[in-house]
Amino acid sequence: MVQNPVYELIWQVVGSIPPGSVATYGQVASLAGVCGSARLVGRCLSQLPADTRLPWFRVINASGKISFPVGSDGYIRQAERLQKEGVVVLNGRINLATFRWHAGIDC
DNA sequence: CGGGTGACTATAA
DNA sequence: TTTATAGCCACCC
Repeated sequence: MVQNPVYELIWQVVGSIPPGSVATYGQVASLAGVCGSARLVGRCLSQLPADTRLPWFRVINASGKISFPVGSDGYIRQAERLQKEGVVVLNGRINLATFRWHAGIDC
């Protein structure tokens, strides 16, 4: 059950990230209208069910890396899915060319 | 109410 | 480039 209506918005934003592209937590937060609450996005994603259809793997941190310890289960799953989508992941870092995704950012 | 935590971020050294 | 610090916000005890 979700008490915070912002979660719905966050899910919507995450779901609107085009295949082959990625966005940062802060970016998603801004698009969801909660600029500055990147942690909220991370928390939101952490609550997603394992069988969710949401492309949570297209969300990474501002450093352009996967926000999981290298070698962890989550890291492996995310890196694998990203590469499957055509995103280049090298040493945990995402190719800057992948950040081409832009959307109306209201902050 | 206070303190700790985390799939964050910006800034400084 | 990498760490260290401080700010951030919702949630849990």
